[in-house]
Amino acid sequence: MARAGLTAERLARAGADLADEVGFDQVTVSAIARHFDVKAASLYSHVRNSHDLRTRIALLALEELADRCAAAIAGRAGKDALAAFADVYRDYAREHPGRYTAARFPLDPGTAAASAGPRHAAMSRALLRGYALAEPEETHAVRLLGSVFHGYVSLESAGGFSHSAPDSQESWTRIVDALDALLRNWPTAT
Amino acid sequence: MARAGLTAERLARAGADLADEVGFDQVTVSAIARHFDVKAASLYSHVRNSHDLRTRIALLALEELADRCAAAIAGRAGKDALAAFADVYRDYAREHPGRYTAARFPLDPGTAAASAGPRHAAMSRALLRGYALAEPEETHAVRLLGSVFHGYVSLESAGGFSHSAPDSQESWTRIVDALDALLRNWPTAT
DNA sequence: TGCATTTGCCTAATACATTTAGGCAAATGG
DNA sequence: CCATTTGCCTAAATGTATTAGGCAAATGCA
Repeated sequence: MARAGLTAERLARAGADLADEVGFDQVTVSAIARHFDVKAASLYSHVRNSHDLRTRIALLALEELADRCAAAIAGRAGKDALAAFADVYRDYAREHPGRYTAARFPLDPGTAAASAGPRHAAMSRALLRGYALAEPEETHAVRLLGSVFHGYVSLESAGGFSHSAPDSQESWTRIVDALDALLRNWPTAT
Repeated sequence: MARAGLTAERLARAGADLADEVGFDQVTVSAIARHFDVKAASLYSHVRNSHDLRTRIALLALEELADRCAAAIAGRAGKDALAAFADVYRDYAREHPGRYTAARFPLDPGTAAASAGPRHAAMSRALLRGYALAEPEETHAVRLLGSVFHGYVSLESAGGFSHSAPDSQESWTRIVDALDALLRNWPTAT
């Protein structure tokens, strides 16, 4: 019998594509096995179990997203960089909803530390250099940006802002404006 | 044989409790059947299927959260109201992580319209009355607040802000400060 | 080239979740 | 007090996750 040429990476990539098509939680060991026209049990030579497979998809998505972020902020500063960074998140989630969901799959601390997560944090800080906030305020701002981007994108993809005026794009633009204004005028601690 | 006295509501409540204990996606028809010491098939007289059960848990959580929000903003205005509202979200997610996850379960449009979702939106607008934003800016601000609260709480519960200084409570306080400042000083559209 | 080892996918089997169909007994109500 | 409804049951089909053990293809080394 011919071999299918499975590897953990190919499984994760196929899983990521499948997630974008049918949703991350429909990504099942059996579904991926079907995709490769192989028995489900065969996947267990390459991934430990279902959780391991999902983790690999999550890591893949985090890397992709970090790469896009890096490309977006290169050569930009201030509001330009902020807007580009924000758009990366939103566009990625719209183009790849399954991958974006995967990127939020809970990782255990060790795996998280070895993931592209820290790169994301570093890029947020790089972005904020243009606004010159002193610690600990910069950390608060990092957390705020992460919250807004993640929160907006996740509410939007859950359909929260469809079917109501004004359209989502307009809110997104104004929210980025508002964040820029806030960062330039960060309130002092009481 | 004695009857267990199942109803859709009791199943949903048990499911919500189970979600808080073991996570929303471990809430399964079988697990709830075990809890009532009943066969899984018996639940199908009360809920249509697994998806229906989850939907009912989601609706329950949305109601609870809306009730807490209503209590929090009653008799408060401005930053006081903003902080109280924000704390409701965060505290609910911390006390009831499974219910909070359930509250984000994707509802089909009809179900969403009949849920406590619209109450949440109305309360956000009530909250913003103290800041006197004209439309469409008020809508943008509603979406911003939803994004920040949801995003922060979901990143926090995924462990995003643990194991790093400053602690999460401090960021939360400062972010609420910052949002208040932003709303009082909302930038004009370009 | 030829053989030994490793590797990759297989079959078989178990366990558990979901869901449908059909049955019997308990509750309800005229 | 009987008829009907309702509630939970058993049985069975389907699908997923996972482990164990086997055979054949690929690989590596003499």
